[in-house]
Amino acid sequence: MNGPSQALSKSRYIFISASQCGALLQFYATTRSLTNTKQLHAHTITSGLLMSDHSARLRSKLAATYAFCEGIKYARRLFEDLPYRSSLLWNMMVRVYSQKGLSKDALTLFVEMLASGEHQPDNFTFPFVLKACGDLLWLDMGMSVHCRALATGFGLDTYVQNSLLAMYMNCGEKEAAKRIFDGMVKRTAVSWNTMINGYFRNGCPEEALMFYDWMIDSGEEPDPATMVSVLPACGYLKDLKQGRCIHELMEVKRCGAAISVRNSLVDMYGKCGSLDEARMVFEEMVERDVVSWTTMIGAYVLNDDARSAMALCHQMQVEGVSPNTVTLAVLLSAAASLSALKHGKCLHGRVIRCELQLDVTVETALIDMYAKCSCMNLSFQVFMSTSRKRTVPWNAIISGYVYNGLAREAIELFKQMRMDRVDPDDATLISILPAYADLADLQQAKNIHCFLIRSGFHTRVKTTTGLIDIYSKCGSLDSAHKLFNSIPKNDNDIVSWSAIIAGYGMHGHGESAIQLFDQMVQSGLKPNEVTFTSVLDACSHTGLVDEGLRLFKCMISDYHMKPRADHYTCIVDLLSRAGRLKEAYELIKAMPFEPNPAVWGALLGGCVIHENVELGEISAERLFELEPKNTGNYVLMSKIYGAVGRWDKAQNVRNMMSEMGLQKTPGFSLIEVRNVFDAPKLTTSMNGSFSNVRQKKLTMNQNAAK
DNA sequence: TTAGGGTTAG
Repeated sequence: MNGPSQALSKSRYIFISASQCGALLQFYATTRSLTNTKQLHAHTITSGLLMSDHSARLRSKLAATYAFCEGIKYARRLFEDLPYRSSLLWNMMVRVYSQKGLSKDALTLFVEMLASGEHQPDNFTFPFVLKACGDLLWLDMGMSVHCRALATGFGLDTYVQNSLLAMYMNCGEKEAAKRIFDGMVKRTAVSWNTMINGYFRNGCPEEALMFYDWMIDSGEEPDPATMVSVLPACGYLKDLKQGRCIHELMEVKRCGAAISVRNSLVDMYGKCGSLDEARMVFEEMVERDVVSWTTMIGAYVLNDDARSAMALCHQMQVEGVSPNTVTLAVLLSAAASLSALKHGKCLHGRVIRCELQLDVTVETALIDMYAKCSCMNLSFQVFMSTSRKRTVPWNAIISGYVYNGLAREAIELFKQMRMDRVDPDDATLISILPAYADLADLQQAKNIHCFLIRSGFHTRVKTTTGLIDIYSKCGSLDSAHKLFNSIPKNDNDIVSWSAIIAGYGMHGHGESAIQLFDQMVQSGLKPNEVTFTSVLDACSHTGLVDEGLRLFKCMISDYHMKPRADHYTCIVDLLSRAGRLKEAYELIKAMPFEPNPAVWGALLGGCVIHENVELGEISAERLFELEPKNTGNYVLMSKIYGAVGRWDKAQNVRNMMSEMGLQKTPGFSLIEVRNVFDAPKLTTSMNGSFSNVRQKKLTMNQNAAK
């Protein structure tokens, strides 16, 4: 950047007085013209104006103009040399630092202001200082500024109070913000918007919507910022009804014309799964920016319509809008969710051509895409090419290893991350804890538990829930339950309940699991699909047939849920083990969607225990179609034939296997099969394999719920 | 001179 002395040669101010100079500076300040300010500054030096009697006033004006024009470096230099600094100039300097994101500098200057004793901070100073505290998440500093504002009589100023709301919300202190809000004599739309947005960002979308309703009821006029604050909460909660109401009101109040508001609307409809409405709003937009396009593309990706996403991306470029890093990250996540490696590689090529490979968003999306396509070598290669100083790429690679079932590798990387002094965050722990659960190693579980306590993460509900899962899988139910009890009652969420219920279930304590389930319902929490999987699984592990069936019915009639494949698997398993094979088969036939191999496998398992050839054949036939290469199914069917003495049929199954080119498993002869898989062992091994599959699903569902 | 707001990745 050229300084004032460089600008000298271009000087066009021949004869100019100090007052003319002041007027010009005011003009440059309003037009934010840094170059002109530098030129005029140079002129004041050469013309001797800065040596005159008015020099202090002129230097002060120059400093203010520089501050306005974002020439903060020059402003600071002049500011420091001034013999007297007006309160306005102090405020202006603090403001510029705060607004430019130089929060530490803003606070340092604020402290200097206090130390100089020249002026006391006023109703203009506090908002800038509080913004800086909020941006830095410096709660202690924010609180002492708050105290000072109260002590100096500015605590009831609307601007100061609104800034306090924002500062506390930024620092995650919802209750403190609420206390101030409750005590406000005069609330403006900004106060309401800050609360709505603050609750949403602090993980309380329901409260955000509540505040919005309260705002409307109290007669406060919503503005565009209200809309962009409340719509994400509707999208997050998939509350299409509320979203539509807001859309309607927006049209009535005419506060939805801004492009940012239209973008939020598209996003809300997309998140609520209403692609038609999202597209309608998108199509009706008079003006679209890259965010509009990216949001609409993201809506298609979210709703599993990758084809439309790609088509729209093409159209976007035809219309001359270039994708940005976020657009590419969205497209990469589409490739990841489809496991479309070829497409993902094309996108990678494009990233390189656009020279966007150094952007952390894109890097992370690439790592994730390769991991979801099961290409851990490429995923790792991209990871190694990043600077590895930020947390996010570490999270992506760790979760990639966990996703591919490589728990040990994930844990090694997690240890390396800590050695490299990269700070893990909530997402790192949510990714890594299931890896410890997979290991089911009590010593390792204790190690990670210690780490969580040392690093302060043990107070988070999600982390504790992860630990409950780990201790459960290690067979240490006592520790799991103690952890569960350590969660404050108000913070107990559906996921932590599901985890402890699953813990009891997987160790055959069905009664305790049901008891916990009832307790949970009594505490006012509504069970979700995952909770039902846990409790139904517990029933099938303990053989609680009637209870299981009761809960299954309750899920459908009382909670109006549509059972998923894993719920059917639990019930089929439950009935089949109890010998109620016909009922199990009837249930499969009544399923509203195509039964998956797990469901048929549960029936076949029951047929093995109860030596039922007829239903065994039906389920095996379906399984041979669905998973022709799964040797286990052939083994089980031949086991049934063997048990009833149908050696010829058993031989046929063996021949089928050979025709399929499947390798004979060691000992796959009927005589040997009997030895290897004698009945009790068989049941155990089946329990193991089915419960593993279910457990994985449970973990995945819980992660999705998180 | 002052306060609040949108899209993405784990």
